[in-house]
Amino acid sequence: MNLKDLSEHLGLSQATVSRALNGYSTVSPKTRDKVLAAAQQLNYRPNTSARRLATGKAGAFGMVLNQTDDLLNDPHFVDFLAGFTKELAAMDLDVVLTAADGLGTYRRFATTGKVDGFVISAPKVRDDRIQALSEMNFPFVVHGQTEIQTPYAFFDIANEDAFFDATRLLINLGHQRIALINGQADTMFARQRLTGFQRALAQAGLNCDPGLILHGGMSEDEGYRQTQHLFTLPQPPTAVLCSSTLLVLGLTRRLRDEGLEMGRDVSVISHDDGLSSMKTENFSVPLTVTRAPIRTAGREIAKMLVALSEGADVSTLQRIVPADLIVRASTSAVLR
Amino acid sequence: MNLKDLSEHLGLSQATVSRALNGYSTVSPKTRDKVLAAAQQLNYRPNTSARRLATGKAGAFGMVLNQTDDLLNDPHFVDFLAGFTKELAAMDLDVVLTAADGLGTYRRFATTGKVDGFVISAPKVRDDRIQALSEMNFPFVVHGQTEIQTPYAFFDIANEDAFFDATRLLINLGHQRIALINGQADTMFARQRLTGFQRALAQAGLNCDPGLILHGGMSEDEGYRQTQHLFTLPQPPTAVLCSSTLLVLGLTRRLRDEGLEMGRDVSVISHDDGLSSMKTENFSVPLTVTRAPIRTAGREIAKMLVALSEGADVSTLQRIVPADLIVRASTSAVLR
DNA sequence: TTGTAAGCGTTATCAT
DNA sequence: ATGATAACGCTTACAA
Repeated sequence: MNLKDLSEHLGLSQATVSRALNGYSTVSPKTRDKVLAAAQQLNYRPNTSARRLATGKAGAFGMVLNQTDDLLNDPHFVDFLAGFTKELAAMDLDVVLTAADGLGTYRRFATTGKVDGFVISAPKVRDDRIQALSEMNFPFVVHGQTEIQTPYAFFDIANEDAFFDATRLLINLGHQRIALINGQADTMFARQRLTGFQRALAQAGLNCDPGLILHGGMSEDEGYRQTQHLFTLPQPPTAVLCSSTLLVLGLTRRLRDEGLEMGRDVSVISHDDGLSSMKTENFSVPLTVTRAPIRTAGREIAKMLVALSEGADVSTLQRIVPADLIVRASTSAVLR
Repeated sequence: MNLKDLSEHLGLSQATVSRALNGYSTVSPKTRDKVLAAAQQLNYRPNTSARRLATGKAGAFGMVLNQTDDLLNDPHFVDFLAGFTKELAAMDLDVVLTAADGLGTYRRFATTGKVDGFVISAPKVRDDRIQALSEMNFPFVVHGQTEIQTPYAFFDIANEDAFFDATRLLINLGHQRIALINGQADTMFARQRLTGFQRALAQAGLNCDPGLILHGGMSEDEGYRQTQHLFTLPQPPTAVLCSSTLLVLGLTRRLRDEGLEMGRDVSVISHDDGLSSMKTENFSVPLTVTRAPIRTAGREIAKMLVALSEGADVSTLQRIVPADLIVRASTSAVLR
């Protein structure tokens, strides 16, 4: 059942039927109702490829999963995707996923018209995808920011402020040796958080021990290893800042092996993306966190992408939202 | 730059250029090289929608994320997707994602030609998606199985055997009160695992206490709650079987609160999907598991879907792979 | 308000 | 081995 069949069945032209179906005002209410009813009854669905070919729009947004970074290994991704996909599905738009390791895939997807835009996840400090897409003049919105100066659409959380505030809280509790277990050093969010951390130390006149700053992957394992390392130092920290609740899982395990109690012997603050499978308020020692739900990011970025593909100006599509600092039991005054 | 431009540039017909590009044998080597070179140099890419319209194939496979089940909340999903997407990307096929809550989305996607097939995840015991898609005669492969009798393509792990073996191991270690913390009761894998569990108990002549069989979501929280419940029973279990390592996370936390040591006071076995963000061999007490990497499932299902859409017979596309029982430190002889 | 007809960019069928 | 030309199913000027 295609448009031709339907229009013949109705004794109308394809044009009229098409207009009726797409809600054009120039079609009489009477025939529109007739068309809609027939379409419904005969279970007519317009062919997607044909429509795309005619309109020049893909009706889909892309996400390319980089094999080399750990986006694909990251449970956070599921939560992002949940927000992103739901929002687009509500507008009858799809998300298309592919795996790749270079810029080629972006180019191919853009030039073959498979998608109307991309979301760029986990950007590096200087991310070549942004340069490439900008040059191609292809719509994209970045989840995060970079140090690149060309204007682009982005949605980011105030990472620097969040970690500034968190560090300041620890300092106010009397902590002087604070460790930071951060993400990979070349990712922008890790850079931002480090900056916030250092700014707070500097402001308090505290010296920043480079040995207490750790970069790496954000997994349970890694959290365990990093914590083990920190507490074999001659002067271990009295507080730890984590970039991920996944790291906290491993940290918790290691602290227990060390016989240390979180929230008493060691204060801990983590960033919390609000993962649905890991609720920090229910941890045995409820966790003090900087919180910003990643699902929201997915939703907002979907909206921005739609706006962008409809011609909105990039300068109106740059958002930074704050993270909440939620104080719970894992932070306390330093023991003396 | 489209086919017309390219063919004019070359002084050839569109037909010849198209044939050359698609590797048809009927085109002379000389012109084929010329065409390929020009395409490369002028950076020509065929338009996806046009190609799809002409061929009638979508070049993509779909996955619809059900809002009501917890697929979208499940970190396992990321690992599945990693295998699935990578395998398809290697064949230049895409995966398109959408969110929905009913059968309507499947129907719409199938009839509008957005995808060439679906993967059905987390099937229920009697899953209406399978009925619907079968009736539509639309390609799909199920990740798991159901009790539905109509033939369909599926990839599953030997859940029943795995939990039979695991239970048998515990029984051989002298355990008589064994608890099962399972997934939702209406999912097929939970049903299969329960059957394996009960079969092993029956075979050993042990009575099966219904109070030790728990169904629910598979999260850290839930694991904590369920474990708490089990150890407030008048006669708590001496061993616990878990359907997910996520549950074990919460179980571990609760056992610690109870002052019980895993692998000594309580034996634990879990199914392990081989999540990249959670390595059971590195747990503080390395975990005894039934192991079957979910990533492999993603890869295999991708291949099956391609075969299916190319006309392979459903009866040749039904695979059940075993899970390994890997014994580590979390299981030991029962204390007396 | 409706119809005619020209695209959209491919692939596929038939000739040559 | 190559070229015309007709699909593919829809949207959208342009006419009426």
